[in-house]
Amino acid sequence: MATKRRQQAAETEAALKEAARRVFAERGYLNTKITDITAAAGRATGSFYRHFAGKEELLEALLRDLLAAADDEVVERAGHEADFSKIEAIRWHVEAGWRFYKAHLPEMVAVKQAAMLDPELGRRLQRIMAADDADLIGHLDALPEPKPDPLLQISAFNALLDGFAYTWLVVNPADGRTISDDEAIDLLTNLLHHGLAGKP
Amino acid sequence: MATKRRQQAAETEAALKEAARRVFAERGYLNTKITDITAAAGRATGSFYRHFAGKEELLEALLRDLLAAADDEVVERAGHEADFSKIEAIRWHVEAGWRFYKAHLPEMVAVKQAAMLDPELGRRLQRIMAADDADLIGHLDALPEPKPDPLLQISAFNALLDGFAYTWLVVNPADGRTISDDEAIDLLTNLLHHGLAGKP
DNA sequence: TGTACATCAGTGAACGCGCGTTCACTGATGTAC
DNA sequence: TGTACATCAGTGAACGCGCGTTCACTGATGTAC
Repeated sequence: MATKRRQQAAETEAALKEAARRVFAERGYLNTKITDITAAAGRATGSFYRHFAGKEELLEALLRDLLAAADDEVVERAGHEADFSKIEAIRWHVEAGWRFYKAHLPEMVAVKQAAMLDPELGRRLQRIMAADDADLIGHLDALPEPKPDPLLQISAFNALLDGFAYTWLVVNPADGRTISDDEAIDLLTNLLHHGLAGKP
Repeated sequence: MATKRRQQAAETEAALKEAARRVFAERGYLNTKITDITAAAGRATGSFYRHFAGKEELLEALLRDLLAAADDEVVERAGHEADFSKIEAIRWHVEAGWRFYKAHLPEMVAVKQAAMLDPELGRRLQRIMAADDADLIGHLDALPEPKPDPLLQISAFNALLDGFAYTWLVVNPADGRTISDDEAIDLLTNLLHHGLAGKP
């Protein structure tokens, strides 16, 4: 059994990933050089390529880890109503989204940046992450008539959550301006609750 | 009078700007090389640096042009109500924002990308563009109690408009999925009208 | 108006820096007998 | 268990590509007299 070698390799790979998250959070994905990651992980430059073909592949690995972790949290997911005419259902999703974004900032920012530079990669990444869009769509059935295209509603939901989170968790904090989780969740919940249910 | 020389220089500068807009729209700001711009403008590489110190400065020049053009359109701006409890006022702003975004896609995308890579530049650019945030804030006075922080409301407004426009004018069209202006404006107007005015 | 010189926009080959990627080497771990 | 050989993770200097930036040069435009 070649166990010790494998273990060492696994440790290095984990160290590289963890270092990458830190460095991505500090200076963003696009501004991060391979050597920044290896240096932060305390390894030599060449070591990187034994584990990843490049920065993109590392990002995809990080996303797979992230989704695996998210699946573990799915246990508690059952506890929400599937009806977006009820404010509790909205709040549940807003809160879940907000906390997810906050807990995985490095990945979220990295994905956003990577998608900008390479639309093809962006589509691939989005496909990985968009598992719960289907869930969301189902929640719209109970909304009053007339119902707009659910796809549009969902993309508005996502655009708002995504943009607002990016503004208040990345951009503004760098400028010293912050917001409490409750403030953010309340505002978004309220906006979406009335906005989605309101008749034209 | 050194008029012919100046005129030629002005023409080249204009050609470079116009070429930059085209190329930015095609492959994005970050993916654009200096030589892409000069080639598209039909000039030699070195010509670029007679007019701009670099890509960033060109972008700032484009933004100044854009704002000058926007100021010209301000004439008709008088024709809207300053009260966000009225749906017409919301619609006016949504429509203005949507059409602006659409008319100036290259600049909008470029700003988004540039801001991601260089937060400092991002803040500078945002300061240039955020002239009408003050206008928006004034519109919130008439909303029913309790009023959340207007700054938060505005940033939600902007996040939604910005994110939705980016999704449906840049990302999805590349994938063949489009949306009509009316659909977009209706959806956003309705969402914001009820969302902003709705009591918790 | 004409001539000689100065200026300046434009040119594109050459330079050089930054950084991703490679590769010969080391030493520890694993395997064969 | 011991020895000789094989494998493989890790190392970091060196390589080389891409691209931003420079610069000596050209020819047209402007100025002086």
